[in-house]
Amino acid sequence: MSPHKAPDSSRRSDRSRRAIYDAALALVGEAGYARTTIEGIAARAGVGKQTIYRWWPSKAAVLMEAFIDLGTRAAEEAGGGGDYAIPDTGDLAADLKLVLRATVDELNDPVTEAPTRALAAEGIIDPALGAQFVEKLLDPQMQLYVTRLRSAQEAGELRDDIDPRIALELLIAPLTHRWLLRTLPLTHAYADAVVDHTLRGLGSGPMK
Amino acid sequence: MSPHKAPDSSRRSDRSRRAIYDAALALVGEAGYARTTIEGIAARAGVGKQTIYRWWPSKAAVLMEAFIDLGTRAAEEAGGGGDYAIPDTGDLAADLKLVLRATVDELNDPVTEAPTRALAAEGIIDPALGAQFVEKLLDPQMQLYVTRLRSAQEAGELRDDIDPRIALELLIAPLTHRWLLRTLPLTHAYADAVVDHTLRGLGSGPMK
Amino acid sequence: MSPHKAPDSSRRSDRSRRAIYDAALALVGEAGYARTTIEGIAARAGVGKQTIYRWWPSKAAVLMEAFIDLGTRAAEEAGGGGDYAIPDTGDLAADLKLVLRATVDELNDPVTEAPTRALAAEGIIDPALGAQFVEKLLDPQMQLYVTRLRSAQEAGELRDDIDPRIALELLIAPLTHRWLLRTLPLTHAYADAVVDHTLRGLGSGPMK
Amino acid sequence: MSPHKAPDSSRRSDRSRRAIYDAALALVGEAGYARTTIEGIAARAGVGKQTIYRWWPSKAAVLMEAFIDLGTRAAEEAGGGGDYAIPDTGDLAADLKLVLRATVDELNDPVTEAPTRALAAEGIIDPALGAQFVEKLLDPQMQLYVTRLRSAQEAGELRDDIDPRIALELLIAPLTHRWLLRTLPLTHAYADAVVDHTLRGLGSGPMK
DNA sequence: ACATAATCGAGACGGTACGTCAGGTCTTTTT
DNA sequence: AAAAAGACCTGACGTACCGTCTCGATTATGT
Repeated sequence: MSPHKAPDSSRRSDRSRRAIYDAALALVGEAGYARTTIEGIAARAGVGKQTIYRWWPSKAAVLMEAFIDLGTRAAEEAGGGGDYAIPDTGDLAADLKLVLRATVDELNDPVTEAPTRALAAEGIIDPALGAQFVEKLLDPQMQLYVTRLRSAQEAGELRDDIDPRIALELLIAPLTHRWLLRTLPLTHAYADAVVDHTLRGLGSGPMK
Repeated sequence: MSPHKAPDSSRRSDRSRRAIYDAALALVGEAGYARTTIEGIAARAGVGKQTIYRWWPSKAAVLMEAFIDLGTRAAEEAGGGGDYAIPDTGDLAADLKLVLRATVDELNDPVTEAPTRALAAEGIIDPALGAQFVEKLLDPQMQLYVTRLRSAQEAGELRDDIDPRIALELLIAPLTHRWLLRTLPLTHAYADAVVDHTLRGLGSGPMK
Repeated sequence: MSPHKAPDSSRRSDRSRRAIYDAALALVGEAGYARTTIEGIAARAGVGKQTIYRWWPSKAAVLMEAFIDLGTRAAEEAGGGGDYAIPDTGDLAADLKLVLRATVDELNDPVTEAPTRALAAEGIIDPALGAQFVEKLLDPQMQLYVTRLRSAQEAGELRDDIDPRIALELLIAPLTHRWLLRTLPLTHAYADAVVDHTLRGLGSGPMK
Repeated sequence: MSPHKAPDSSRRSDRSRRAIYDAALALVGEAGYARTTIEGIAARAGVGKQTIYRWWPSKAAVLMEAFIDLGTRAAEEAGGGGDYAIPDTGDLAADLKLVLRATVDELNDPVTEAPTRALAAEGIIDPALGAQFVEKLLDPQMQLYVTRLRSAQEAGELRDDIDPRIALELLIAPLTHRWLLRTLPLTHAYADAVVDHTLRGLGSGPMK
């Protein structure tokens, strides 16, 4: 049925795959996503164009994989197989501030900024890519929050009548909002303010 | 200062400008931003390519202006000079729910979705364009919120120790977050939940 | 040495080359040289523009090659490997009239006129192209004359103290002069007159 | 009937006409004919494009007029209204050599070469322009030859049975041939050789 | 160990769009 | 009324990449 023979991935050249990842990330960092071309990646990686077209459907897909691979390798280097989790010291506000500050630092990291923005932008337009972006890069992080928030609910630190996934959005969304729209600088102070205000509530009067 | 001598805008053809706006919006709606080309816009508008290059620096800039113009014209038609403002019934929660629901509807409007996403995506990558996007399209809306929130502070509905601009972000960011990332459906119920949780606070215990 | 890396001519598509020749000659014949464009040739040949730019430096170069190829193919078809030569009947005047009349017919041929004029004109302005024009299209013909004239010198039909190349110019130049400048019609009678006058001399008295 | 209003030439600006001539000649000299544009001429002359389009049908026509004007002005400066004529010393060969050498020098003059070649080339392709070229620039010169040759016939220096116009072509064509085709250098020696050989004849035997 | 088949590097190919240049027409303002 | 200025539509320029395709020249098993 399919006109395309599926390539045999067991024969795939690892050298080429790696070289393509490196070239893609380097070019996006140097020239920006728009000025990065498949032809350029191939040339830089010392690879035939077809080798890229054989394994990826689009420039965005290449960059996505390269970026995920980057994260995976970084994780392997740092923690030798360790899991990440949000600390649970019993003080929810303090724990959240810690991770949100880390998120702020990550978003402000000039090295990862270009590819992250490129992928986010592409994902906004292309739903399939966006889903992949969320699934591969965002969800794992999100899950950590959900876990911590659920434990907070059990400890009575967090209202029972709230879906942890919504709570999580209320905390994270303001940060991504500032980062994406560049309305105001994204600082640790802002992260702290978000945690405080969100937990405490904006309303002044007593609300049940 | 500029290497290019600025064209004389007093001689500019209004017919062409309008036709370019229309063509740009139509094409983005029909084929998507990526498949919309300057050449295509020119052809559809019955205009020379140079007329586009003379007045705009990029495809995104054309679309941006077209979109702003669309909003302006729509506003002129609807309210004959009327100002928009968030209602102030004395019930802050209800008022906010009203406008956030309207925002939800606007974001879900299939007509404006394609160009809005395109501009947002482009703005994420290009800071200059992003600034324009924020300034021309977002800020006016934002200002309405700030006004209403400040009045709420005066009325004792809102804590005094909070910057209205931050409050505004806590309310709006979750909506744009869902819209951009398509994590979960963007509904009126969600808008209501955001208002309730944000005003009331996530924390269960008493906080100073 | 060259800033452009030379393409690999062993991978060159013969189908495209032929199609380009045909399209170029057809368009020059139909619309004239000035109205013939590279874009038009590519479209007519069903070929990408880049395929032309890859192998030729200019429109004139394309036409030149197409024209040379035309001659080559015509020659191959006609005489299956035969050499052309000016006949040597012993009567120099008669032999020259024969070939000059043939030249007249060739110049008057409406099929080849447009491209020939175009190439001549281009060669007048561009020395490199002119050299190619002379070398590829004129010199072979000229050489035939030189051979015949030298044999005439040996046979005592032609003065010894004259360079055959100059003699050749005296015979041919008047024809090309009329053809290029269109001063007066180019006829067999004129060819005959040129031969007679040139051989006999214009002077009436005896000259040393 | 005519859709174009004929412009009123009595109101024509002489300043502009002159400036256009100067600009055209300068640009052709500096950049070559192909790289000279109407827009460029207008800009250099400080003139609106329409002023050129109003009075000339083509770039070639502008250059032609400019060139003719150049010749006219040069002539007026040099000989204050004097006629040019080929000297008639009684020695036809010597007289012809004199003028042919002058022609050689003129053709070799680097200042006039670019425009002359440009006009010649254009005239080869465009019959109307070619006719003008011949009529305005060549014929006057030619007429001088015809006069001198006719006088030579009367003096018995030149055969009676030859049309002076043909004789003229036999003398001049070899020079233009070399100049146009750049086959061999165009020298005084060549001019002399042409005169000698043409008058004396190429044939070695006695011909009636 | 070797045949054999897929992958690889390279890059020519038919295309599309780019951003620029100039052509020739038209309109506005100045002289 | 002609001229300077220059915006406009048109169309070609030469370039950059697209995604497909064909080439040898390596691999990398599976007999």
